[in-house]
Amino acid sequence: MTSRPSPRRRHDAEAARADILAAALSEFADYGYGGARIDRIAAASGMSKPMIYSYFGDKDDLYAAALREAYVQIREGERTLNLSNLAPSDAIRALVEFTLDHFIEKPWFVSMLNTENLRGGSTIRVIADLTEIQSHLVTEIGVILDRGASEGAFRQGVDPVELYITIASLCYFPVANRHTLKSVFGRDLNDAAQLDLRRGLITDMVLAWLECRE
Amino acid sequence: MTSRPSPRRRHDAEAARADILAAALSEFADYGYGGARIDRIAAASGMSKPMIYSYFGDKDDLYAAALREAYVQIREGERTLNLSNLAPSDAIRALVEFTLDHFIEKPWFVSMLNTENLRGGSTIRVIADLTEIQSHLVTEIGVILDRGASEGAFRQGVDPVELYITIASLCYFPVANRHTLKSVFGRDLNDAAQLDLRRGLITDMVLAWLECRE
Amino acid sequence: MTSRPSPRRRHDAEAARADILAAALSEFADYGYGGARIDRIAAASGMSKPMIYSYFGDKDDLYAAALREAYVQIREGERTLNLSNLAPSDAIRALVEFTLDHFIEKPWFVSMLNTENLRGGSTIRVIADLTEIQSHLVTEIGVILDRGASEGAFRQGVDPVELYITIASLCYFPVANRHTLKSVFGRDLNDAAQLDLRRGLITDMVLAWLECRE
Amino acid sequence: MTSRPSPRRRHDAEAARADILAAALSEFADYGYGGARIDRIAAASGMSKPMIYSYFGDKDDLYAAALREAYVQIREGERTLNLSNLAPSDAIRALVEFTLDHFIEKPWFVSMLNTENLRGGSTIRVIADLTEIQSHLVTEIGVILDRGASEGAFRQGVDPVELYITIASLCYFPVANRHTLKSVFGRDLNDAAQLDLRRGLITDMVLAWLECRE
DNA sequence: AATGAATGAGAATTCATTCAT
DNA sequence: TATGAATGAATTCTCATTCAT
Repeated sequence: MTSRPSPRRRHDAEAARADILAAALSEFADYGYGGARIDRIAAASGMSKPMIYSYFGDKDDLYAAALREAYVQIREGERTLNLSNLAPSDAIRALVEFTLDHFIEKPWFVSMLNTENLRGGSTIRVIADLTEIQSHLVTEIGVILDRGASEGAFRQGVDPVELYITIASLCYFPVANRHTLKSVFGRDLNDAAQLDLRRGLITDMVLAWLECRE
Repeated sequence: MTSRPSPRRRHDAEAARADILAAALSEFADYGYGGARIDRIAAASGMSKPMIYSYFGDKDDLYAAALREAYVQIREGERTLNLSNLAPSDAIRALVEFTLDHFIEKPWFVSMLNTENLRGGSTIRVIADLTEIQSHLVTEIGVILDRGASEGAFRQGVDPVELYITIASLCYFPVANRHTLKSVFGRDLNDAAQLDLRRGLITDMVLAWLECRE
Repeated sequence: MTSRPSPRRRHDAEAARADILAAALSEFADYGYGGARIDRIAAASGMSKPMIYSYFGDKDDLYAAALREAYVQIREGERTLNLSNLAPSDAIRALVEFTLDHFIEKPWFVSMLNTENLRGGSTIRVIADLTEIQSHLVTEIGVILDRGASEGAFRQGVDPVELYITIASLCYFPVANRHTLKSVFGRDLNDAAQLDLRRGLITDMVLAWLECRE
Repeated sequence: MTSRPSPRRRHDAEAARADILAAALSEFADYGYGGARIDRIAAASGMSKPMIYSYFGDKDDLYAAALREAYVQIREGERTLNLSNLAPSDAIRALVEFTLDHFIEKPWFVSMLNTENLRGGSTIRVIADLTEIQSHLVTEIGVILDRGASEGAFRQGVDPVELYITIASLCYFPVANRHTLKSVFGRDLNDAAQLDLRRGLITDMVLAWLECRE
């Protein structure tokens, strides 16, 4: 009997971890923590359940890894924007558009925030290095605001964190609540026209707020 | 030992329903759908599990009732604002402040939105009378916008639904994500000063956007 | 406030018992002992559950009463046949036809036998007076057999109980198993032609067996 | 203390299925569908409840498998009779005796028929391949009848299905109703003499009916 | 006497987690 | 290392039965 090549060999450990993580992210995002099933993660990632436990620990640990991954992805995306190379208002526009688009295209980020806050943030408090992941973003926004202020485009004294929270607020709600908004108000972000409208509205609003003080 | 009042007759049917609903709202908000436990709802409401089933049907039905209740509460709050009696910008200010405060003080509303959207909105689609519950609010905002426009305070052509979504966006995010925001950016809406800051920021931003077009 | 006449007054105790018994018979026959629901019996009989308990005792007692009622009904039917007035072979024919028709028209008898035997006969052992209910039937069949034998129509020495069991066997199976017979062999006693066929077959067979010994 | 053999590996999958099926057949036969307990099936088969669910699905599915198994067993028994090798009347005699003995020795077949018909035959309608399981039997009986007719032993034109229903009728009733028969008429098939009597009676009756038409 | 309201004791079913190989 | 097989510990939901009025 010839030993058939183990299908697991296809993966080195790193790839296996990545597959599991992707499946877990999607599962937790789709079903929430309580609704997520290890079985489905195993099936989706092509790994056996014991492998998942051996790579990540228990369900909580896997969830923590997935949450961290969601943050890593969005911060990586923000980094590739190279905001520092743009004119201040273009940078802001780019950040707004990236944020909205990322929320829409990678819906697991929004869902994971949803889930984690439902759980009272008990997990994120424990992911030690997250603040570090963020700091680059805050710094970069700070630089843009300073530059904008010194060029006279923006008003003085805007806090980068407050600005980011504001942008995130405007982008997050229509995505996070797209199902209820559709049912209750009939608005649907899947409709391209409505999405464009909202994108424009948000950008205008943020820029107006940054500038609008003569 | 005083004979404790019989747990059965303590409730008339209406009060029993209300107690169960309150407990369910809190439970679903705290744990999400999957994490909610009928046992805990029974304990918190002082009813036995079978009574809950007899009053509301199964877990899904109870969840639907709780979700509906969350909407009813916020719409009732909005109604008592009597926005129509206020000057347009005061009305907007009042609506913003009410919205933010309601989100903070009745955190189950935000959590229920969270939960329902995690579930893909399958329940809200089925709550037949919700649109009706909303329509009053939209109408009232429309009246204010019209009045503001005709008085020259606001610009023309603002869609009441878009305005409401914008306000809700700005109020929702910092509350819904208060745990992650605290961990990631160190911002904490429980801190009264930060709350005031945000309340001011949101009001300014909304009014600026309504007015700011010379 | 005028006291409306209690709807229960409609029933004197005897009628109430009868209503409950009829509903119980139908329920146990339709669902078996384990599947029967006191709730449904209450609804079908128009009585409250506590009334049922007060009239009959617990589920077991009610079941025993229903089982007894099923036997009483069939024995009453047999009595009204007045077999003694008929010629022997006519009497047998009448008994066969009555038995088959009763099984078909009062399906609860067959179902109750089914159910009771599934339960190991634990209840019928306890219904004290049943043998008495039967004895009339056996005696009457004995008389017919004797008369038939002395007239030369039947052979000697047929045991009335064995004859009754034989007739019941032939009538019972196609009714008791009508659902499986339909699925497995495509035979359906609801079809009048097939019913007539079987009725004729059974009568022929029984009479042939009683006579056929030259 | 000797290390007991691990309960898990005791079974290979095939044996585990068989053990569960045997336990389920016995449980459903003894208690009916509603009275059957998964707990008891688990205990009797030496498997844990979750294993049962994993092998068979839910209670309905397990019941369907048990019902099917009951049919498979009796048809297998009939096949090993090799009726085709026997003289026509010997073949009929063998079929009658096998049927009665099978009903007595494998009481779950009768009970399962009982149960399934109580349930309205909803399950058997769904067991797709059952008709196929039967067809061999009907064909074989048809061959015997034809042979018997051409040899002059039997009369012409007997429908094999009707014959089988007749035989089954005569064998089924005394077994299916053994508890009520014992209580009501004092007849007990466990008594060997009474069993022999009945066996003889049934065989005589069937053969008389097949032949008796000069 | 009559019943709406209440529940204890279970039933089926699920799922994170761990063996045994 | 890798996994098919196994299960303890819940969890939802039900139902015969009994109060309290």
